[in-house]
Amino acid sequence: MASNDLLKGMLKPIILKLLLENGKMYGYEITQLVKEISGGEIELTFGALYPILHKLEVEGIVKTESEVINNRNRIYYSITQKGNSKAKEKIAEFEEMVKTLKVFFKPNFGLKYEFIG
Amino acid sequence: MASNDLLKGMLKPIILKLLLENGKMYGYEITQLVKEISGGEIELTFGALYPILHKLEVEGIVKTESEVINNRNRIYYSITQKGNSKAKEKIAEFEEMVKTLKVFFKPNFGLKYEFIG
DNA sequence: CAAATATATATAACTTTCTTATATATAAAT
DNA sequence: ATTTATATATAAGAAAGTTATATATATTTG
Repeated sequence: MASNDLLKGMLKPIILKLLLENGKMYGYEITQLVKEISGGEIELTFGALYPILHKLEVEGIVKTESEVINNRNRIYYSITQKGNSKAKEKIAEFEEMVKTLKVFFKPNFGLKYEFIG
Repeated sequence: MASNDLLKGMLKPIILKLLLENGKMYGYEITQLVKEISGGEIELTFGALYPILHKLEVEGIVKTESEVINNRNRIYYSITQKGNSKAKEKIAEFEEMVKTLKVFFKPNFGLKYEFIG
Protein backbone atom coordinates (compact mmCIF):
# COMPACT_ATOMS: atom_id res chain seq x y z
CA MET A 1 0.00 0.00 0.00
CA ALA A 2 1.30 3.40 -1.00
CA SER A 3 0.03 4.73 2.31
CA ASN A 4 -0.01 8.43 1.50
CA ASP A 5 3.68 8.80 0.78
CA LEU A 6 2.66 9.96 -2.65
CA LEU A 7 0.13 12.47 -1.46
CA LYS A 8 2.87 14.52 0.06
CA GLY A 9 5.68 13.75 -2.33
CA MET A 10 4.19 14.59 -5.69
CA LEU A 11 6.93 17.04 -6.58
CA LYS A 12 9.65 14.39 -6.64
CA PRO A 13 8.05 12.19 -9.32
CA ILE A 14 7.19 15.28 -11.36
CA ILE A 15 10.85 16.30 -11.32
CA LEU A 16 11.96 12.77 -12.20
CA LYS A 17 9.51 12.65 -15.08
CA LEU A 18 10.81 15.88 -16.56
CA LEU A 19 14.44 14.83 -16.16
CA LEU A 20 13.75 11.49 -17.76
CA GLU A 21 12.08 13.12 -20.74
CA ASN A 22 14.61 15.85 -21.31
CA GLY A 23 17.85 14.05 -20.60
CA LYS A 24 19.26 16.92 -18.59
CA MET A 25 17.86 20.08 -17.07
CA TYR A 26 19.02 22.78 -14.67
CA GLY A 27 17.15 23.89 -11.59
CA TYR A 28 15.71 27.15 -12.79
CA GLU A 29 14.61 25.48 -16.01
CA ILE A 30 12.72 22.83 -14.05
CA THR A 31 10.80 25.40 -12.00
CA GLN A 32 9.81 27.30 -15.13
CA LEU A 33 8.70 24.18 -16.98
CA VAL A 34 6.59 22.99 -14.07
CA LYS A 35 4.89 26.37 -13.97
CA GLU A 36 4.35 26.31 -17.72
CA ILE A 37 3.01 22.77 -17.94
CA SER A 38 0.67 23.25 -14.97
CA GLY A 39 -0.70 26.47 -16.40
CA GLY A 40 0.64 28.31 -13.39
CA GLU A 41 -1.14 25.96 -10.98
CA ILE A 42 1.97 24.44 -9.44
CA GLU A 43 4.80 26.60 -8.26
CA LEU A 44 7.89 24.58 -7.58
CA THR A 45 9.87 26.75 -5.18
CA PHE A 46 13.64 26.57 -4.88
CA GLY A 47 13.35 25.63 -1.26
CA ALA A 48 11.46 22.54 -2.35
CA LEU A 49 13.41 21.83 -5.52
CA TYR A 50 17.01 21.82 -4.36
CA PRO A 51 16.57 19.59 -1.32
CA ILE A 52 14.82 17.07 -3.56
CA LEU A 53 17.52 17.29 -6.20
CA HIS A 54 20.33 16.98 -3.67
CA LYS A 55 18.68 14.02 -2.00
CA LEU A 56 18.23 12.29 -5.33
CA GLU A 57 21.91 12.90 -6.03
CA VAL A 58 22.95 11.36 -2.72
CA GLU A 59 20.75 8.36 -3.52
CA GLY A 60 22.55 8.04 -6.84
CA ILE A 61 19.41 8.56 -8.89
CA VAL A 62 20.54 11.83 -10.43
CA LYS A 63 23.99 13.16 -11.29
CA THR A 64 25.20 16.68 -11.97
CA GLU A 65 27.46 18.37 -14.51
CA SER A 66 28.54 21.95 -14.27
CA GLU A 67 28.72 24.24 -17.26
CA VAL A 68 29.46 27.95 -17.56
CA ILE A 69 26.87 29.63 -19.78
CA ASN A 70 26.72 33.42 -20.26
CA ASN A 71 29.29 33.88 -17.55
CA ARG A 72 27.01 32.11 -15.07
CA ASN A 73 27.54 28.70 -13.61
CA ARG A 74 24.79 26.36 -14.58
CA ILE A 75 24.29 22.95 -12.98
CA TYR A 76 22.64 20.30 -15.06
CA TYR A 77 20.85 17.42 -13.41
CA SER A 78 20.16 14.12 -15.14
CA ILE A 79 19.02 10.61 -14.29
CA THR A 80 21.86 8.16 -13.83
CA GLN A 81 21.94 4.82 -15.59
CA LYS A 82 21.71 3.19 -12.20
CA GLY A 83 18.76 5.36 -11.20
CA ASN A 84 16.78 4.89 -14.39
CA SER A 85 14.59 2.00 -13.28
CA LYS A 86 14.10 3.53 -9.84
CA ALA A 87 12.96 6.78 -11.44
CA LYS A 88 10.54 4.98 -13.74
CA GLU A 89 9.21 3.06 -10.78
CA LYS A 90 8.50 6.23 -8.81
CA ILE A 91 6.85 7.87 -11.82
CA ALA A 92 4.64 4.80 -12.32
CA GLU A 93 3.59 4.92 -8.67
CA PHE A 94 2.78 8.58 -9.03
CA GLU A 95 0.66 7.95 -12.12
CA GLU A 96 -1.13 5.15 -10.32
CA MET A 97 -1.89 7.46 -7.42
CA VAL A 98 -3.30 10.16 -9.69
CA LYS A 99 -5.59 7.55 -11.24
CA THR A 100 -6.68 6.53 -7.75
CA LEU A 101 -7.39 10.14 -6.83
CA LYS A 102 -9.58 10.52 -9.90
CA VAL A 103 -11.85 7.81 -8.55
CA PHE A 104 -12.76 10.03 -5.62
CA PHE A 105 -14.59 12.55 -7.71
CA LYS A 106 -16.62 10.27 -9.84
CA PRO A 107 -20.17 11.39 -8.97
CA ASN A 108 -21.68 9.31 -6.19
CA PHE A 109 -18.83 6.86 -6.16
CA GLY A 110 -18.37 7.07 -2.43
CA LEU A 111 -22.07 7.07 -1.78
CA LYS A 112 -23.08 4.59 0.87
CA TYR A 113 -26.78 5.27 1.08
CA GLU A 114 -29.00 5.77 -1.89
CA PHE A 115 -32.60 6.87 -2.17
CA ILE A 116 -34.31 3.88 -3.74
CA GLY A 117 -37.95 4.69 -3.69
CA MET B 1 -1.86 29.93 -7.70
CA ALA B 2 -2.57 26.85 -5.60
CA SER B 3 1.13 26.70 -4.80
CA ASN B 4 1.33 23.10 -3.65
CA ASP B 5 -1.05 23.37 -0.73
CA LEU B 6 -3.10 20.73 -2.46
CA LEU B 7 -0.22 18.39 -3.06
CA LYS B 8 0.08 17.85 0.65
CA GLY B 9 -3.50 18.25 1.72
CA MET B 10 -5.31 15.75 -0.45
CA LEU B 11 -6.82 13.88 2.47
CA LYS B 12 -8.90 16.82 3.61
CA PRO B 13 -10.85 17.26 0.35
CA ILE B 14 -11.33 13.50 0.10
CA ILE B 15 -12.90 13.49 3.56
CA LEU B 16 -15.07 16.50 2.70
CA LYS B 17 -16.22 14.83 -0.49
CA LEU B 18 -17.31 11.69 1.32
CA LEU B 19 -19.09 13.65 4.05
CA LEU B 20 -20.89 15.77 1.50
CA GLU B 21 -22.08 12.71 -0.38
CA ASN B 22 -23.16 10.67 2.59
CA GLY B 23 -24.66 13.31 4.83
CA LYS B 24 -23.02 11.94 7.95
CA MET B 25 -20.26 9.44 8.66
CA TYR B 26 -18.22 8.35 11.64
CA GLY B 27 -14.44 8.19 11.76
CA TYR B 28 -13.89 4.50 11.41
CA GLU B 29 -16.39 4.38 8.57
CA ILE B 30 -14.47 7.07 6.69
CA THR B 31 -11.17 5.20 6.95
CA GLN B 32 -12.77 2.00 5.68
CA LEU B 33 -14.51 3.71 2.78
CA VAL B 34 -11.32 5.45 1.69
CA LYS B 35 -9.54 2.12 1.70
CA GLU B 36 -12.36 0.49 -0.24
CA ILE B 37 -12.73 3.20 -2.87
CA SER B 38 -8.99 3.45 -3.43
CA GLY B 39 -8.66 -0.30 -3.81
CA GLY B 40 -6.40 -0.35 -0.79
CA GLU B 41 -4.10 2.29 -2.27
CA ILE B 42 -4.79 5.00 0.28
CA GLU B 43 -4.72 4.26 3.96
CA LEU B 44 -6.25 7.05 5.95
CA THR B 45 -4.73 6.60 9.40
CA PHE B 46 -6.47 7.77 12.56
CA GLY B 47 -3.57 10.00 13.36
CA ALA B 48 -4.26 11.83 10.11
CA LEU B 49 -8.05 11.61 10.19
CA TYR B 50 -8.93 12.96 13.62
CA PRO B 51 -6.76 16.07 13.54
CA ILE B 52 -8.33 16.95 10.19
CA LEU B 53 -11.84 16.31 11.48
CA HIS B 54 -11.26 18.29 14.68
CA LYS B 55 -9.79 21.19 12.76
CA LEU B 56 -12.74 21.23 10.38
CA GLU B 57 -15.03 21.29 13.39
CA VAL B 58 -13.21 24.25 14.92
CA GLU B 59 -13.50 26.03 11.57
CA GLY B 60 -17.23 25.37 11.65
CA ILE B 61 -17.19 23.33 8.45
CA VAL B 62 -18.23 20.08 10.11
CA LYS B 63 -20.35 19.38 13.16
CA THR B 64 -20.66 16.28 15.34
CA GLU B 65 -23.48 14.29 16.90
CA SER B 66 -22.92 11.48 19.34
CA GLU B 67 -24.91 8.27 19.26
CA VAL B 68 -24.60 5.06 21.24
CA ILE B 69 -24.69 2.07 18.93
CA ASN B 70 -24.08 -1.51 20.13
CA ASN B 71 -23.01 -0.19 23.48
CA ARG B 72 -20.25 1.86 21.86
CA ASN B 73 -20.17 5.58 21.48
CA ARG B 74 -20.18 6.59 17.89
CA ILE B 75 -19.46 10.14 16.73
CA TYR B 76 -20.98 11.22 13.47
CA TYR B 77 -19.44 14.02 11.47
CA SER B 78 -21.33 16.03 8.89
CA ILE B 79 -20.93 19.20 6.85
CA THR B 80 -22.62 22.23 8.39
CA GLN B 81 -24.92 24.45 6.41
CA LYS B 82 -22.45 27.23 6.87
CA GLY B 83 -19.57 25.02 5.70
CA ASN B 84 -21.29 23.67 2.63
CA SER B 85 -19.98 26.14 0.08
CA LYS B 86 -16.52 26.10 1.63
CA ALA B 87 -16.43 22.31 1.37
CA LYS B 88 -17.54 22.37 -2.25
CA GLU B 89 -14.90 24.97 -2.97
CA LYS B 90 -12.14 22.82 -1.50
CA ILE B 91 -13.35 19.77 -3.37
CA ALA B 92 -13.40 21.73 -6.64
CA GLU B 93 -9.81 22.89 -6.03
CA PHE B 94 -8.80 19.33 -5.36
CA GLU B 95 -10.39 18.10 -8.57
CA GLU B 96 -8.69 20.88 -10.49
CA MET B 97 -5.34 19.86 -9.04
CA VAL B 98 -5.83 16.21 -9.98
CA LYS B 99 -6.56 17.31 -13.54
CA THR B 100 -3.37 19.38 -13.49
CA LEU B 101 -1.37 16.40 -12.23
CA LYS B 102 -2.68 14.28 -15.08
CA VAL B 103 -1.06 16.65 -17.54
CA PHE B 104 2.36 15.66 -16.24
CA PHE B 105 2.17 12.17 -17.54
CA LYS B 106 0.90 12.81 -20.99
CA PRO B 107 3.68 11.30 -23.11
CA ASN B 108 6.26 13.88 -24.14
CA PHE B 109 4.27 16.76 -22.76
CA GLY B 110 7.15 18.19 -20.83
CA LEU B 111 9.61 17.51 -23.59
CA LYS B 112 11.76 20.52 -24.41
CA TYR B 113 14.00 19.06 -27.06
CA GLU B 114 12.80 16.85 -29.86
CA PHE B 115 14.71 14.80 -32.42
CA ILE B 116 13.69 16.32 -35.73
CA GLY B 117 16.06 14.79 -38.25
C1' DC C 1 -13.21 -20.57 26.54
C1' DA C 2 -9.16 -18.17 25.27
C1' DA C 3 -6.99 -15.54 21.83
C1' DA C 4 -7.18 -12.92 17.95
C1' DT C 5 -9.43 -9.82 15.02
C1' DA C 6 -12.64 -6.18 14.01
C1' DT C 7 -14.84 -2.17 15.66
C1' DA C 8 -14.38 2.49 17.72
C1' DT C 9 -12.17 7.21 19.30
C1' DA C 10 -8.31 9.76 20.40
C1' DT C 11 -3.59 11.85 21.64
C1' DA C 12 1.53 12.43 21.54
C1' DA C 13 6.05 12.14 19.66
C1' DC C 14 8.33 12.26 15.62
C1' DT C 15 9.52 12.75 10.67
C1' DT C 16 9.09 14.50 6.23
C1' DT C 17 7.75 17.90 3.09
C1' DC C 18 7.04 22.21 1.75
C1' DT C 19 6.87 27.48 2.45
C1' DT C 20 8.97 31.65 3.43
C1' DA C 21 12.88 34.26 4.12
C1' DT C 22 17.50 35.12 3.14
C1' DA C 23 22.08 35.34 0.68
C1' DT C 24 24.68 35.86 -3.47
C1' DA C 25 25.50 37.22 -8.25
C1' DT C 26 25.08 38.35 -13.45
C1' DA C 27 22.37 40.04 -17.56
C1' DA C 28 18.87 42.46 -19.74
C1' DA C 29 15.35 45.69 -19.96
C1' DT C 30 13.07 50.00 -18.64
C1' DA D 1 19.90 53.74 -12.14
C1' DT D 2 16.51 50.59 -10.86
C1' DT D 3 13.88 46.79 -11.65
C1' DT D 4 13.14 42.34 -13.58
C1' DA D 5 14.79 37.97 -15.17
C1' DT D 6 18.18 34.52 -14.71
C1' DA D 7 20.73 31.33 -11.61
C1' DT D 8 22.01 28.37 -7.22
C1' DA D 9 21.52 27.53 -2.57
C1' DT D 10 20.58 27.35 2.67
C1' DA D 11 18.00 28.01 7.03
C1' DA D 12 14.05 28.66 9.92
C1' DG D 13 9.56 27.56 10.47
C1' DA D 14 4.92 25.54 9.58
C1' DA D 15 1.96 21.96 8.16
C1' DA D 16 0.80 17.36 7.19
C1' DG D 17 1.18 12.81 7.92
C1' DT D 18 3.27 8.37 10.28
C1' DT D 19 3.98 5.56 14.06
C1' DA D 20 3.21 4.45 18.63
C1' DT D 21 0.27 4.37 22.40
C1' DA D 22 -4.00 4.24 25.31
C1' DT D 23 -8.59 2.65 26.02
C1' DA D 24 -12.64 -0.31 25.35
C1' DT D 25 -16.36 -3.49 23.37
C1' DA D 26 -17.99 -7.12 20.03
C1' DT D 27 -17.27 -10.86 17.16
C1' DT D 28 -14.99 -14.58 15.22
C1' DT D 29 -11.81 -18.44 15.20
C1' DG D 30 -9.23 -22.21 17.01
